[in-house]
Amino acid sequence: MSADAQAPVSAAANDTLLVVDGHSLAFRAFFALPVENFSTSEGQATNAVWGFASMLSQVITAEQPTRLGVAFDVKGGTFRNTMLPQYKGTREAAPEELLTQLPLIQRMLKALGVTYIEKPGFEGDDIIATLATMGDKAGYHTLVLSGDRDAFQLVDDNVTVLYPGHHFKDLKHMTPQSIVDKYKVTPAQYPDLAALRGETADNIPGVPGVGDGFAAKWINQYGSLEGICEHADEIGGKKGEALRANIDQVKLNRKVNALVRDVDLGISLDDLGFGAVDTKQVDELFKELEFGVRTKSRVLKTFNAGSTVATSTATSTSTDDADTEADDDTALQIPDAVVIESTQQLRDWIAAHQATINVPDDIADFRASDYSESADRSITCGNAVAHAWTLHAWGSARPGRSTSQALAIAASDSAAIVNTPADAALNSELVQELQEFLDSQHGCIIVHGYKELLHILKQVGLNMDLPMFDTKLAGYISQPDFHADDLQQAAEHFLDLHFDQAEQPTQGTLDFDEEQPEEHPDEQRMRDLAVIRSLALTLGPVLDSRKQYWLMRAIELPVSQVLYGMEHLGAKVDLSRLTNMRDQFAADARFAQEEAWKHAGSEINLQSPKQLQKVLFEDMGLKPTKRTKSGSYTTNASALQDLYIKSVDNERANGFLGALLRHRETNKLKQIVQTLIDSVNPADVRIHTTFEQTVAATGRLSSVDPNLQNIPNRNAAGREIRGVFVPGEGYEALMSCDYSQVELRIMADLSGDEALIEAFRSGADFHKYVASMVYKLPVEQITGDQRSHVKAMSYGLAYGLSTFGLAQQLKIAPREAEALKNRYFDTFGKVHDYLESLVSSAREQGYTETMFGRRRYFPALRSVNRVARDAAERAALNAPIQGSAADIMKIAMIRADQALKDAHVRSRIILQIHDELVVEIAPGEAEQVTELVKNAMEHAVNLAVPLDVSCGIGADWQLAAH
DNA sequence: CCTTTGACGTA
DNA sequence: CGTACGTCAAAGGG
Repeated sequence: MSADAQAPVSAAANDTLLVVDGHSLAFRAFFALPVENFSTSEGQATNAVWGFASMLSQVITAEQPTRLGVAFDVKGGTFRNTMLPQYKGTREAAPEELLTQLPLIQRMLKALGVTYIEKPGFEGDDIIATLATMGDKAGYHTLVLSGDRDAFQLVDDNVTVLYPGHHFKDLKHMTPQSIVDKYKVTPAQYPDLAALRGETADNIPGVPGVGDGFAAKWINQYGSLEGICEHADEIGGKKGEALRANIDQVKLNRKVNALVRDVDLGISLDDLGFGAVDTKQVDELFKELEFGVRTKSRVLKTFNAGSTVATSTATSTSTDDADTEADDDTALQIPDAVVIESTQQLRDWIAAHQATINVPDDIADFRASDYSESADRSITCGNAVAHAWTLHAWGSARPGRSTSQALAIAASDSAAIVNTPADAALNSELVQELQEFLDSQHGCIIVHGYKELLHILKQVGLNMDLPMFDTKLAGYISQPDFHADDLQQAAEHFLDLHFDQAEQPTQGTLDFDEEQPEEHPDEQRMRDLAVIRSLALTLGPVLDSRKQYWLMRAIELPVSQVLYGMEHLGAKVDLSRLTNMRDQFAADARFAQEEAWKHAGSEINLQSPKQLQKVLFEDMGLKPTKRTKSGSYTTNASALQDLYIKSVDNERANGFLGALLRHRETNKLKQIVQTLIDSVNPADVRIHTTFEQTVAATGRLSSVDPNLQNIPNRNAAGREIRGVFVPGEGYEALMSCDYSQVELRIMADLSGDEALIEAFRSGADFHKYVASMVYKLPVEQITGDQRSHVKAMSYGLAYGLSTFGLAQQLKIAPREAEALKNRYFDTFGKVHDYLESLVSSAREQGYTETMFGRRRYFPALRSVNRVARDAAERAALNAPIQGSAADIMKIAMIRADQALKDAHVRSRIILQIHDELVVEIAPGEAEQVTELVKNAMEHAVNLAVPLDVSCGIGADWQLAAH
């Protein structure tokens, strides 16, 4: 069947056909993107695949084609090779790393529901020419995406070639006019020009010395290549000679570069609809290729969007499964919006919908008072999620400067919206009505992000006790390794919902993001509510089935409440001390820099690893030690220290390294202090961090904006910074309480190792005691080295430390480290068995569990990649230990906070640093509060060993150390 | 402008 | 070749 014989399909005037030159695009992508930045942990290159997907998505988004086809060359020669044996010789030599990606690209296209075409004996170019011709005739606006200039001959009023420019991603739209502008010949004449000039990329020689300019000049003079050949004798000069000498080559070139426009492809344009995305296949492939969620979601969005276009315009055979359209399970039930203008209206709305709410009292009223092992942790939420209110607020949840735009309460099919504009004071009666609602109903409410909600509610003067369900926390509990940045991502991930481009909110509007004072249409808010409800309906059963509802209700939700308070309060700092400190560190850094420059002989940027590498390893010729993961030589502190010691007899290098090390340290401190200064809220001179409760995969908290969990503490100079944290007005001191060796105590408890348990129960210097057991020596005979070696071993245990790592850290021979490890495990055999059992049970079950049922899944344990698998084993070993410690601290925080409230003292918790709590102490409360907090921490759980908490009080955080 | 990298701070 | 984080400045693509 020829293109001419093809039954003409009439296309709507605005229908667009996109034809892609698969090989050319893959080539371009491969050479444009650095392969070392795009490869999987197993070493499979993915740059061409990624670039292909990215480019194709970009074009589809920009051009909105209704038909799409991708053409590929097929192995084995074509008629062109017979004519021109060296044809595309350079392409055959394509790097292995590219060739292995072609099947992946085709797999991806298949998964995305895109048709790709190969035809033995023909090149992709011919397929493209045929498709373009078919499209042209059928009335499509046709786009040809190709980096091969041969495609220019296809250009006409309906056919545009998209040709990548110097930057892979910027495409030039080659129209008849732009061809003429660039080459001074028409698209139809272009092959003549190319034949004269040749094509280096395809290994085709032209006339030596003749480029685009001369070729065009001749073509315009004689009309065509044919005309030129007829008058070849009349052309003078060196170039005329060259033409005559190579005329046969040119004629051959012209035969070869003519594209075949009537290949029998056995398909019609109607077969080129797209949009039937096989999400599962895409998931699988992208996971294999280790593409990020953002790549995936962008690609899926693009190609799913294609479906709506394609199915609406085509009568094509789209009887596919429900992949493309959200089916009934996941379809959102969007409530009707009722905008509340008066208190009475709110009262009426609540009364009208109250009957649909049905949460059993034991769930609504649940509040853990017992965290002991004997507590009943089997509570489930069951059907209650289906019969609860949904509450959400829009605004910024930034601690200390939150804002509120609106809040809404939803029943299943209707939602009451209360606008809470910043500039207008809210009707106090209405606020009171809302508060009454929250007071009586909080246990029957589903929210997404309780802690953030509290910040926004606070703006309106509202407070809310523990809700029944938090979908943000639930998502975290069910999959702690997944992190959704906003509600939309959570919906995509957990509900498999994808939103159209049009419906897609601008970044951040779905979550409590700031800097978006823009109005939210009620429609979008209704959708947010529906998403939250839907998430609860999905995640409730997941938590129930894993017996994790208790974890959310008894630990995470109460912790959210405590954290809200800490964030809202913030930590008071001494601003002048901060700025003095900054200036001092800055001066020290500048001094070190001057000295380093003096030795280096040039003013290099000491903060640039790249420049340092050049100076150290090239100019000074020092011998590099370790490499970074990307292959360059590391300039990190331990490497510099190494070089410093080894360079004693090299005056210049030694001086430089010393100054560099000092610059590193002081400059880092300067930077930390500056960040703190920048974070101070001027209104109260306090720093309000945000504790992220759903980020760390083990169950720990993290701290951002600024991070107050990494304030220096290891050396004296850095520790000074802690001194800027002081009690606020009306308070007299700060108290710091921390757990000693929690993780080791947890290991003792969970392993049941009698020797380790005894070590803790003895109450002696723990590490010394353990050393005496390991070395079988009396405690008095233990040397400092022995103690510190054993200490490092103990701490390394929970990280899956290797003997190599231990040796390196202790600067001892690997054999010695091995011996130490053996002795250690001889002494604490059950610890060894326990750690092994953690990994093997993770391998069996697929996950590990903390003392309180927090899970973490480890798919990589089954990886064929040894490095990935080993890393997963170490993480699996660590997760239940670090995670149980996190659980314990969370319980301690809840208990301490409650104890302070119950005692009606003004002292309050302001910071948590994983195993430490910082409390702001009110005058006269020191003794009582120490007792309360210490007790809360020590008795958070009951282990086989005591939990030891040490507390200190001082005029600032540094002085509170103990 | 945004993302990635290297370095480094904490538990 | 030790887990879990967050942040900065530089560098690179855009």
